[in-house]
Amino acid sequence: MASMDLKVVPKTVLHLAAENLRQAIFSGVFQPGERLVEADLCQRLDISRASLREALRMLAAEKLITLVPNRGPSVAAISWAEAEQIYDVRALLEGEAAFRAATRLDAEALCAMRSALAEFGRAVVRRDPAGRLAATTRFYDEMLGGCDSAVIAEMLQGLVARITCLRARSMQRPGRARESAAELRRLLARLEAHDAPGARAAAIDHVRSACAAARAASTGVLAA
Amino acid sequence: MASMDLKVVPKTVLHLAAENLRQAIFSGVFQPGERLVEADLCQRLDISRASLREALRMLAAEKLITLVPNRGPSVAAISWAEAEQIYDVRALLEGEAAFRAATRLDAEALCAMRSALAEFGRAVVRRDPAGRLAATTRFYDEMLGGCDSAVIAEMLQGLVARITCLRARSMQRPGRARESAAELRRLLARLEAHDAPGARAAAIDHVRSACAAARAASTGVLAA
DNA sequence: GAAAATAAGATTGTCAGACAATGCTGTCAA
DNA sequence: TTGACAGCATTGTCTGACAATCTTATTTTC
Repeated sequence: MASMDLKVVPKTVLHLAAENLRQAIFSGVFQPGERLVEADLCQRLDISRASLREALRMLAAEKLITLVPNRGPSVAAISWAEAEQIYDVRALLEGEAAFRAATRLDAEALCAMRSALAEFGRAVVRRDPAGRLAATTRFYDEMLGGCDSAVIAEMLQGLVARITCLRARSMQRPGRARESAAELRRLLARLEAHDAPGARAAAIDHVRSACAAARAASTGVLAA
Repeated sequence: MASMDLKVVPKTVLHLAAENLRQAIFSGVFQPGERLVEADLCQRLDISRASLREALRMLAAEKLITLVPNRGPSVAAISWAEAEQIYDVRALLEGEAAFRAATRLDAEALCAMRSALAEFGRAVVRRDPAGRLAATTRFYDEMLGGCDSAVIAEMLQGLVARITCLRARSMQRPGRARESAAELRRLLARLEAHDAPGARAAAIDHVRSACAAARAASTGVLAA
């Protein structure tokens, strides 16, 4: 493994709750824009209001929910304009990450990425969304680990989290998954060749393509 | 004014407290790495622990403090490696912001930036750190308003907040303030000429320069 | 009948106090 | 010196409460 992560943060009620809420939002249990009532969530999660509110602050910081004083929390509704801005910044950062990773990734990491990519391919054939997501995550974690910048990695994770729903929807478009796999293969090839500019271009291309797919998949489905 | 900001968020105790703590950290009341004790802060801020903890979650999200379960909060200590990563990403984003702003800023905004820059110059002569900061902020707010991407603006604000201490220290270096003013003048000139690539270059140059100054100003003063 | 005012109910902001779990510090023994 | 242990400090979490604010339904007014 490239980097063993030992910082297992103690499972405090708060973090557990935050994770649950996150999953609930990602998986569409709550609709974008839907208002969340503290008392409700407390019951469902079986935690106190104090803990819940702390968890909500975390999600608000991640922009997964909106927290307006005296009005309470609601699931963040993302506009297409905002989504596009996110894709733009993501292209910029992911391009940079690829550029840096191209000259830093070692054989072991590249191997792990190749295997993640293969896994992605299998998940596509299998029509297994969860598997696809897991594989992509492994692929990217490996690349970000090699780009030697925790700051870039953090920011990208934050951005990607905000468009999880869009990604899921766009991946369902016929052919998109396969296309995506091809793009990632090209990116990996550039990384293996230690071609930094090429890797940047490939990464940007992939994000642009994902953005286009997202736009196509969600026309008229987004918040205003 | 370019864009009047009317979203005056109700002043809840929480936000007040968060703002106070922020200022306290920026102004060095608490040293980097220093542990903060909840009970203490509650007394000083005269708020309940519940509210305090929510405020702390906010600051933790902004990376101004570190929040380790069962160990409590401590003022974030930034390593030089991390600071450098931040400057790198800042260069990337600020360059992009300048690029976009070059073709979007209207005469009014440019005028405001010019005036902010003049104010900066006066503050430099006056040796007024607070004035310098205010002027820079005005200058950047104007540019970010014109770059038409709330996402870029947010991210930059977050990054800049994390290196406030460094910026303050590096600005005290003899000649740095004047140099900085010159760089900003060059940037503004490119913006006024609607020269997008030039603006990007100028913005990146400014950040690089600021980074170098910060490194020089803080060698051996940072956390490991 | 539509708009404005009002009252009732729901929800959030904030506090106080409590207690168990965990972390830290210094003493004592091996 | 190291390790075990006791004792204190601090955090994690809960309960219950109440005022301030928002929402909704009802009533009043034009």
